[in-house]
Amino acid sequence: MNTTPWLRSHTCGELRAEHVGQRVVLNGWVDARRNHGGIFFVDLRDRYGKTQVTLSAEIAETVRFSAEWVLAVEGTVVRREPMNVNPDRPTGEIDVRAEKVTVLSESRIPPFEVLDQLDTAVETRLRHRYIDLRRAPLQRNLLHRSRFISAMRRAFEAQDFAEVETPILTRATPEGARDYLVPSRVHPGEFYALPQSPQIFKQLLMVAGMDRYFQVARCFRDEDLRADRQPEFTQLDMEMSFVDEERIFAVWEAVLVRTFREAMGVELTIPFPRLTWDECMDRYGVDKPDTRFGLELVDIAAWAKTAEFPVFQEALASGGRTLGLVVPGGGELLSRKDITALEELAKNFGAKGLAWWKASAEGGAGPLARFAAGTKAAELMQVAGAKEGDLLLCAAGKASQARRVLGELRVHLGRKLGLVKPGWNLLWVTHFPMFEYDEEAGRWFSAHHPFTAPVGDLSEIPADLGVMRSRAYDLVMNGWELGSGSIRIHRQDVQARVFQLLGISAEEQSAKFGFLLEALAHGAPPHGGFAVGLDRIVALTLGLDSIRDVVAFPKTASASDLLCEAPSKVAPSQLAEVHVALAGRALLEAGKSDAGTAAARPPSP
RNA sequence: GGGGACGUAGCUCAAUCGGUUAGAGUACCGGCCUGUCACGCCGGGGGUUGCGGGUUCAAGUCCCGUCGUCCUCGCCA
Repeated sequence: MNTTPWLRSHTCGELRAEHVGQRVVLNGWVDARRNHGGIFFVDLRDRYGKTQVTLSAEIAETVRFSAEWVLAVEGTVVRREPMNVNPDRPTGEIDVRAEKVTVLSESRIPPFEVLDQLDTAVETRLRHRYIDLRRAPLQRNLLHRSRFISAMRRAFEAQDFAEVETPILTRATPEGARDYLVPSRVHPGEFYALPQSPQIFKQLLMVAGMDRYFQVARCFRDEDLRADRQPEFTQLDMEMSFVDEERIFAVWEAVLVRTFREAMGVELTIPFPRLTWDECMDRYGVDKPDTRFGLELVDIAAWAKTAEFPVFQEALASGGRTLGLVVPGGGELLSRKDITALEELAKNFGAKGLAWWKASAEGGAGPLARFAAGTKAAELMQVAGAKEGDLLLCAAGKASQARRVLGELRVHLGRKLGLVKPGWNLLWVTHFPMFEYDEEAGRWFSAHHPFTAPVGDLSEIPADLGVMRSRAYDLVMNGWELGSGSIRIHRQDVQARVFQLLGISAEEQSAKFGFLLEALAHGAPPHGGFAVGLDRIVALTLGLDSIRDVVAFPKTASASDLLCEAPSKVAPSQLAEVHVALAGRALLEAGKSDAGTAAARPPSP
């Protein structure tokens, strides 16, 4: 027996011709209304779809409702006349002829319309996110995300991985991103930090013999945001013992094949290509190449070393590189204005300028033309692999700089010229540099993190730490970094040596990482792991540029939550409880708002 | 932290060189209409031009500051 008479018998997405004649109850939101006097149409919407409800004039008189009100409609499924069928909707062959309409909930006039195509400002949409999320595209995004994560869980479980939760309140990390801090009430003057990732805990789980761990883990980093970065984000994190790189790649390839198949019906080809970091940088200029198109970088040093172009000569003399990018047919395809825009783009990425040449045996055109006269023209075309009419873009300078500029131009041109072929191009980038030099700090830092194992043993340390390679790897898809990981250091002596190379003293080591070093001294298995940015992979597989569209309640570029207005000021008593006092700008702001409250208060009698 | 764009009705936008009562579409409300499906037609209500200050006879428009949103460089082991 149905004791609640208005409860739905079907959803708004499931009624078909086969249901004709049945008495049904639908629950949902009022979408569009069309009043024709003698007959009244309402589209009733829920997560599953929209169904057209018809109200006779008599029934319509018994009830009043407006956009986004929540209704229960009791009625009969009727077949539409052939001429009235709406082929654009799954429910378009039927109507529900209402016999009784109950208002379950009223609604204010909505701040914006619930339309699939909407051009309302992000700010307004975030402020009323619960309305925005009613829209079919966002519901589709969240459902896709749910299916995606669910398939990944099944894939890990099928390979004996155990899901383990790790703390959200943890210890501040000395290196890496800025931490979000949480003051302790019980320990005056001390703070927890929110985890940037479960890195250390998952290594401890390996020492603990968990063998295969995974987790859908929330991570927090207090850094400036972008369309593809939120202050809190989700990783599919994993770690496993007694492995090398290939074992880990094999696990992830199996996981991703299954996930793409179950969540998207896409068959991925495995194994994914492997590319060392050095080869990747040589060919694409970036460590996350979009391999859906060619346009690879070329080295033009063979030409430049005898060309009388001072900029190139200097670059080569000081150990730098002279690199080029050949745009096939670019001499025709790209206007002078386009090239000016490319020059601007190059400057944006730190280039002093952009040398270019419209390739021609006759000498061509552009800033490089006067250095490519006579036999030097044919020579340059040969060295760069350019044909008559191609456009050659060149950058010279430090390897990192020249690569970056051309790498960014490559991606820009690939899109602009429509060279990007549709598809899911996944690849592993391996052998990252072990260390990076920070000019400002004047010291070496770990390129990945300080627990990453080096390639080879540490019996010989090169004079230039920059040439050392690590067992870190990234997974890249269509020009996005999906995730990263590494084989870890599992020997205490190796870990201590790496800390030493980083200039971290023995005292500092034990103060900051003592517990990890101690764990490594208690029988740590060789282990390694990987983590994928879930927000990114979900956004990417939906063809979206912004991860905001796959996060239910995202924050703005200034890390504000416009819906609940976080962060917010708290009462002085609450601050006192956690032993925190405001200082600097925060104190001034608080003073201003106090003064404001005092002024607004009525004068005391 | 730096650079750029934007902020006018609930929403999306317009408003000439600084000049009369700040307009349109849509949403909302009322009326008409029995087959629409973003229905149509007629009518109506709706404004602190983000906020504060300045210049001017006069500011949505010009200047300064500030707040917010978006993009971007730095940053994000």
